[in-house]
Amino acid sequence: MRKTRKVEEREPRSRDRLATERSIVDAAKLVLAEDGFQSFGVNAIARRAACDKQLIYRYFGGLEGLADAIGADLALKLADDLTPLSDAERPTSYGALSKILILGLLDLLRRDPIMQQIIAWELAAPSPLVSRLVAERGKRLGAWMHALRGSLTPPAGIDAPATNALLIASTQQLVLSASSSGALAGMPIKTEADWQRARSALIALIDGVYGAKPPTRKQKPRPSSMG
Amino acid sequence: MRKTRKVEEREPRSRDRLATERSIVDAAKLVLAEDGFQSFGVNAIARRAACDKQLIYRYFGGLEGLADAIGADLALKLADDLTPLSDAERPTSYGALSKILILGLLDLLRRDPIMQQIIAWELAAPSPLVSRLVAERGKRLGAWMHALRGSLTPPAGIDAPATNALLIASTQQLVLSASSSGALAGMPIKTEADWQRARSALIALIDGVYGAKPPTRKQKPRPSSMG
DNA sequence: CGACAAAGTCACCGAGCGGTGATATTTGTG
DNA sequence: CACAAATATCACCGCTCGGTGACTTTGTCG
Repeated sequence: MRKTRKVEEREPRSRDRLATERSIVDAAKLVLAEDGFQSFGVNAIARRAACDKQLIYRYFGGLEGLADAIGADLALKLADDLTPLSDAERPTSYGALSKILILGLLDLLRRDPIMQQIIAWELAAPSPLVSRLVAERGKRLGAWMHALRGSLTPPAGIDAPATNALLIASTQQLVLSASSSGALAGMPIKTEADWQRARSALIALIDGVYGAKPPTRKQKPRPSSMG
Repeated sequence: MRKTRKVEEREPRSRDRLATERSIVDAAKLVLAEDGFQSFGVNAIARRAACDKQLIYRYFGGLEGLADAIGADLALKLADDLTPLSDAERPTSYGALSKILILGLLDLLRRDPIMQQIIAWELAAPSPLVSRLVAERGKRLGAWMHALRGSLTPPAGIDAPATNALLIASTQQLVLSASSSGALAGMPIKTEADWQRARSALIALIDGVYGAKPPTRKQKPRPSSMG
């Protein structure tokens, strides 16, 4: 006496392994982006992919393998986003280079909830699982930066790697804080105006440390407004 | 017939409510500092406090109430750490002030794994629970900064709140990255030398944006090509 | 057709979680 | 002493989690 199991005419999975694998990877990315790394587990992912969790084990060997697949997937997408600059927009000073790097990273990160989650994950709960996700990214970003740099050298007496690391740090924290609480150390980061303000401050930081470019007095920075 | 339950002569709790409450709060802080916010739950805390989780509900009304108690506890400790400066060490320029603030925050945060966890928690999983922990801290820090500032004003044309927010951001990310992975954007942060390096870069950032103070010469700060 | 493998599904396990009602034990007070 | 209040512990519930073995369905090939 077995159950008929046909009371509901659920659309069956297409019995196409590649398609199923892709849907699992997509579901995993969705879970990560929308529910956070705390929900990143076989149950939640299988639920989102509308398939049995057993398939995750069968096709990817578990969460670790799935993380590898996602990592590869993300690396592909990153390679697209990191288009090299045309010769016309090539920076002519180290400060300008740093500005392009940092602001580019800021925009990239703002648009990428998955990366935000991965960074938060790494900060909050370092684990072999998240390391698998990070591995490729570092190489890609490093190569991109290196290619952009060309033969530009930082001003003498400046520890460029450390300085850039700090600039990247503030950028990351800025984006993460904006996503999580919409504010950073009392400064609201919600509207586009807020972002412009943060951006200006970031530029001032870079200019200050790498040597300012006189901006020809276009407009005065307005420090006031909300707060 | 009741169970004897005396096979093991476990030291009974002292039946001193205040002492028990304190031990629970201490256990909770320990869990947070050592196991991270992911483990911050009634079971783990009760286990660490060697008491029944029921007491957490009875004495604090659940995790929320316990979080409030911890928040108050942390605020007390913070008040101790944030001693006002003597007149001799009062900064005479806004840049010097910012330096004291940021570097002070850096040292404070480095020594405080609980604060690190709370910040990471807020970034990774904003929840009413963690907000309770953060509430007091902001007020205390803000008051301290305000008191330090006195009548100093930032250089014209600089959005000081935004700039300070970015500096705080890089500081936080620096400490969190060091704790979690021991590196930040390729720069290792493990040895004391690593920290000194990061510190110097941070100082250069501050000097750059607020106008460097030449150590010997007395000269109007010029934000241009300062190395 | 029948055999077989691949694809997908189901049912279950042990563990840990947050939460609660009932019970046991000590302590202070008359 | 008796007794009630305070203190602490136990036993259990429902749930979700990661993980696994056994099953059914489907397509392919001889």
